[in-house]
Amino acid sequence: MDPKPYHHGDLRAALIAAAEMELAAHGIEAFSLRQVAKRAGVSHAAPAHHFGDANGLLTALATEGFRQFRAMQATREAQADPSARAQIIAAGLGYVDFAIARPALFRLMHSSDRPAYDTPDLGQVAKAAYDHLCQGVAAVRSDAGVADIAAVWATAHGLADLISSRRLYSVSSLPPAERDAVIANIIERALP
Amino acid sequence: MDPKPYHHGDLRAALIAAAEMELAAHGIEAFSLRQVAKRAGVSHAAPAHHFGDANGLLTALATEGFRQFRAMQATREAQADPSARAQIIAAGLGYVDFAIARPALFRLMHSSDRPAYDTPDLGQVAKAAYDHLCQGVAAVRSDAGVADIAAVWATAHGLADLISSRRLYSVSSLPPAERDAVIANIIERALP
DNA sequence: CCTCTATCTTGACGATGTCAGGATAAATGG
DNA sequence: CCATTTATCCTGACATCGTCAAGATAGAGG
Repeated sequence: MDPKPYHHGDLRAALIAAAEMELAAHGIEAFSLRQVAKRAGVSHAAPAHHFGDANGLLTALATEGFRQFRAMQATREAQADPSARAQIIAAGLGYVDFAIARPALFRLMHSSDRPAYDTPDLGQVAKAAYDHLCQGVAAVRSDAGVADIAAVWATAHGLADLISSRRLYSVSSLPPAERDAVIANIIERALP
Repeated sequence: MDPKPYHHGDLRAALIAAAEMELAAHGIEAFSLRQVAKRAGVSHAAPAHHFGDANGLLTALATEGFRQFRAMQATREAQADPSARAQIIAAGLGYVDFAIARPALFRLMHSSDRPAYDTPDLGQVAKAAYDHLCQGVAAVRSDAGVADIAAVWATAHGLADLISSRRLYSVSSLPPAERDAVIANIIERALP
C-alpha cells in the first residue's frame, strides 16, 4: 500500500473533512484553499476538479453542515417528550448544541457570503431545516403567523450565535444542565 | 487647491469612510486594503501608518459602528414612551434598525474575528452597548436574572441578524410600520 | 532658515486563488 | 489482452493580496 498513490480514492470527502479542520483551526476569514490541499496531501490545484473553486468547497461543507445540524436536532427531539411544545424546545436546544459543537461551521452557514445558496444541494437542505421549524411551530399553534415563526427562529438563532461566539458568557459558562434549563426557559417565552 | 496634495488632511477619517463603502459594496470576505486605499486616493501602504494593519482599520471601523449603533438606538428611545417597557422595545427596534441600515457593518461587528475587541476603544464602546442593555432590562424587572438579559439580547440580535441578511424574508419584506409592529411584539415576549 | 518629525510613496517579498497544459491511472471497448 | 478514452491529479504561471523597508515630501518648531 503506497503512502501516496496518485489517485486518492475519496479525495472529495477528504477535502471536505480537511476544510472543516482548517475552518475550526483558523476561522473562515483565514481560510486557505492551498492549506486545505496540503492537509489532504494533494497539490494546490487538486480541489478545483471536485469543487470548481474555493467557494464550491465551502458550499459542499455548508451542505454537510446542515445535515449534521438536523441530525443534532433530531437527537434532542428523540430524547424529549413527544408533545409539540417539548419538541420545539428540543429543536431549539439542538440548534444551540450545533452552534456550540461546531462554531466555525455555524458561522460559515449563517454569516458568510461564500457558500452558494442557489445551489440545489445546499438550497434544499437549508430549506428543509426551515420547513422543519415551521412544522414544529404549527404543531404548537395551529393558527401560527409570521410573528410566531420569527419569534422562535430569532430566539434560537440569537442564542446560538451569541453563545457559540462566547459573547453571552453568563450563559455559555454555565454547566450544561443549567445552561439547557436557561435556554429552554427562553425559548418557551417565544410562544406564550 | 491642488487636486492631490501630498498630505491628505484627514486621511484617517477618509480611510474609515472608504472602508465602509468597500465593505458595503463587496462584503467583508472580499475586503481589500489596497482597494480602500485606491478609493481614498492614496497609495496602497498609506493606511499602515494610521492603523498598523488591515485589522487595525477594521477595528477602527467597528468602533465607529458601535457609536452609530448607539445613536440609532437613542433615536428610537427618544421617540418612544418613557416607560421602562417601551424603552426596552425601542432599544430592540434600534438594534434592528442599525442591522438593516448597515448590514455589512453589522456583520463586521458581530460575525468577524478581525476587529480586535481587546483594544481599549472598541472594547469600551462594545461594553457600553452591553451595559445599556442590562440597564434597560433591570429597569423593567428589578430582580432581572441571567435568563432575562439573555432573552432580550438573543431576541433582538437574532431578529437583527436574520432580517438584515434577508433570511427572515416574511418579516424583512413587510412595510416598515408593520415590520416594527411584529418586531415589537416579539421583543415583548422576551420579558413576560 | 534649518532641522526634525509626521505623513505618504515606491518597490519588494511571500502567500493566495485560479487558469492552462501536461502527467498518470483507471475504465472502457475492441 | 491491448488500445483508447476518461477521470483524476500535478506543475507552472499570473494577477492580486497584506506587509515590510527605504526613500520622498511637507509641515512644525527652534
